[in-house]
Amino acid sequence: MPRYNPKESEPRWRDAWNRAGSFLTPEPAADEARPKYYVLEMFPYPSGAIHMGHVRNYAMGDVVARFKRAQGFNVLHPMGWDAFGMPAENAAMERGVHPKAWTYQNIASMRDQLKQLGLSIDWSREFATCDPAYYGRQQAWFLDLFRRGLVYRKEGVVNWDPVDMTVLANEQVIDGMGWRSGAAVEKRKLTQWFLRITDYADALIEGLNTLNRWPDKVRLMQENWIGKSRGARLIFRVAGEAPEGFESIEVYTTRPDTLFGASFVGVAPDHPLAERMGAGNPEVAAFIAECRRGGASEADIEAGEKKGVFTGLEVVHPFDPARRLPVVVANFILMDYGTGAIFGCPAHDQRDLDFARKYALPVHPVVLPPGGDPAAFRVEDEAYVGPGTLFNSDFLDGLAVEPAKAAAVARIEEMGAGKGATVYRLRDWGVSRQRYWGCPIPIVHCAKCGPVAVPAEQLPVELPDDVAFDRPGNPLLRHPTWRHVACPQCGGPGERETDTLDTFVDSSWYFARFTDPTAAEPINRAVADYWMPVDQYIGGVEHAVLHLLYARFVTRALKDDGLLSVEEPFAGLFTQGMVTHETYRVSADGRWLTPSEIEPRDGRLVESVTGLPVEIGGVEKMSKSKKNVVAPEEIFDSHGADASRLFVLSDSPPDRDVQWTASGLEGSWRLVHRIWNEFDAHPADPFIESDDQDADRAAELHRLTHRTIKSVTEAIEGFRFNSAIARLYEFLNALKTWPVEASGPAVLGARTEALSALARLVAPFAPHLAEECWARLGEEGMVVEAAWPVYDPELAAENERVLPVQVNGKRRGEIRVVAGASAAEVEAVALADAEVRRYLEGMSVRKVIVVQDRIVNIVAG
RNA sequence: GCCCCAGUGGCGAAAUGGUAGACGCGGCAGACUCAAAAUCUGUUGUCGAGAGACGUGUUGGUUCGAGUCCGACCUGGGGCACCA
Repeated sequence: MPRYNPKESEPRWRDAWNRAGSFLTPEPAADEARPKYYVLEMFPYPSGAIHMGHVRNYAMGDVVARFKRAQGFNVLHPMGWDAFGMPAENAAMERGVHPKAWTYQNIASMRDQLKQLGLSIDWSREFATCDPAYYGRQQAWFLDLFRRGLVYRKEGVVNWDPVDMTVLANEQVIDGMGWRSGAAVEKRKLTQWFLRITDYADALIEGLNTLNRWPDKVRLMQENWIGKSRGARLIFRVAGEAPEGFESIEVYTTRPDTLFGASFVGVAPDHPLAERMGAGNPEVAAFIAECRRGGASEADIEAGEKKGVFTGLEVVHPFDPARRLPVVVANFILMDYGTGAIFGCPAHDQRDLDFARKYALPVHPVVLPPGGDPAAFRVEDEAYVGPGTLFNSDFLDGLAVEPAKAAAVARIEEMGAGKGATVYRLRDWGVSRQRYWGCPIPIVHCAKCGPVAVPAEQLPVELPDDVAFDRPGNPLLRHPTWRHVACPQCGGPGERETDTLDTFVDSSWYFARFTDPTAAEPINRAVADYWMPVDQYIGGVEHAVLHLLYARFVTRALKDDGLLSVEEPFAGLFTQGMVTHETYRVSADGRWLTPSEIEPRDGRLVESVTGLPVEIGGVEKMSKSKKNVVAPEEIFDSHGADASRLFVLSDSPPDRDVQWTASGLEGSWRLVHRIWNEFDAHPADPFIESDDQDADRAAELHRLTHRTIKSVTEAIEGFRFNSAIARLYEFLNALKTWPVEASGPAVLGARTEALSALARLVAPFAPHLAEECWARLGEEGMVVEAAWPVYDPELAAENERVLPVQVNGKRRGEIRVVAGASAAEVEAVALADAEVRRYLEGMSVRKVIVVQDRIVNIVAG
């Protein structure tokens, strides 16, 4: 019996699919009866080589794509490259390779590797975001947004990554470090381009309610990130003589109910009032300078120390004109949240309390905890933030917190001292990057006209090729000619914007471009209307806030721009887990070793070269630094793409991390061969001579086949690929009950049916193998063209049931009944069962609970 | 600190409130082999010779019945974090 040889078989079938054009997307109009299905995996960054995480991601998407295609859907399953970004420039600086050459070379080799996986991708739609044809269209819609006021420029304090020498968005700063470089981020004042994502804050929250095929976790993370809070803006009038333009201070609060507990008003160090007061007060100026020193504030935040300085100003309490509150500048107040100013209520806010204790400000409790004694209640080291009843609060006395908030806001509005307000944590999206390898921002700066949009006929604004990377920083700024152009408006001397767009802009609309990647306009609306939204999007959870929020925003902005019809880009989202692996270090010196550098020797692990003992470390995400990576190419070479795909899908649920193990891969390798052997053993002509007339046994296999079709289909639909593969194993194990050698025509016929179904059930997971099996069975055409097997619900249901019988909740026996037997029948059988009667001896039956086709429980005592 | 999620054999894991541990890995025993590898067969939660008992992080509850639902706690993971 020849062994199945993936090395020979896999390229042959990929070639056959290619020649047949199996994965070209059908034209929508050609077959409108077929429902559309758009399946997309997050496109890769062309780093140079695919890793196991890609294998898992694209294997999952391919299961869905092949499954839906077999079910008769019109499937769009494209692939492209998220190709702009820092690593290309790093390569240029380190190795003198041009970013463009580096990127396109990487794309070429990764494309080859991905193709080895046998993905059902329509490669004719491929593009890279660094293609001028793509980023030129991006510039076009960017300018549409610019004209509509969704793009603006402002000077602001930005996150500056000193290693990458560029600005980062808030979403890209993780624990104070740049998301890519890992360097401590500094504060800098720069003029930047922003996208008005905050205009869509409410819509982006509301939209989450419609995304019922998204993980709750991701929706929650986005909701928290947008951070909607309801409260009030409130004006405090400055008492006595006020500096010009600062007659009042507007604060934002979510606790207007605690206003009677106020003991100070504070502003952020960046607040205009702080700067104004600093002008005439060296102490204030020194404090502001200290806060500005940026880096230092990191340590302060860790320590949580609340510091501030008194400005000497006082404000009038809006509800009690006789009361005066000091105005302070404090380090814990953020300029870009709310109004950059607060009123401090130490009794009911921990930060305010810490501050008040340090500067000996009064603490007035105004919310009494349930059951508290108003005379005895004190706030010591901990602010009281729980529910309760207002006291010491004039017209609010006796109200609970929520009604008190409403009453306070009503009074404030009545007085004209402010109004109810909603504030978001979300900030506008800073998209300027001081980099070369990105989409140029299509703006010309003119001394006379200001920033002017590049006219449509001059797009794309292409990156110049002749740039030098001998120094850090942005080469566009140093290019001798590129940025010097005439102002499109007045013809006078102008200068191109040298910042490029954040690469997250590139990835926030590529899914729409895939629907017609060669359209003259950015998006061919008629075609996009057919395909959008993406029905199933698959990628890592690390993009829960970044990419997925930006893409939702851009989709809405483009809809309002008339380029798209949908509000949400991704109807279904699946976040897959990572691929992990054991780590290995030399015990003596702690050096990390790759799996290929170690071997077992005398019952322990040693480094192959030196023979030094090796310790097995933690199971962690595959990474170069821990050396625990397994190269997909090597696995394709040794075990084939099908076994690799089966393994990354079979060993853990798709949303959880999967641990790569050599033995697990061997298991999938065995599965491949077991499946093939089953087909190989099946006679080409099933009508062999035999006296076997066992129609009952054939019928049994027939039913098992239908049960398997049902369970595999449901598992794929539910994204339980590990369970789907387990059902395939069960089916194979069960097939041993019907061996070819002992089968007559009836059973062989049932076997043919079983194998025909099996080939199709295997196809989404191990497509090359499935083709080989399909051909071996003598079926027509290829599996890719075959319809998904359909099960007969009646056959899929068991006709006989084995029901466990419990006595007082403990399993005491089992009975066999026909499926659907009535409670009375089942009860009679159960009570007649000898085993059960033994347990009932000396007891009287009080109650019998029968759950149809499930269980019997006899309550006795 | 706040918000989420998860704790099940030696390991990865299954289980619409209804036989806990499907399926895989590993282990053990056997077949084939001069031998090994590969392959195949059987077996494998714990205790117990057996009958049986006990078992899903801990603990309390709801229920005829709880891995699953509810309360408290413990542990691990993730997100957010001077957000007023």
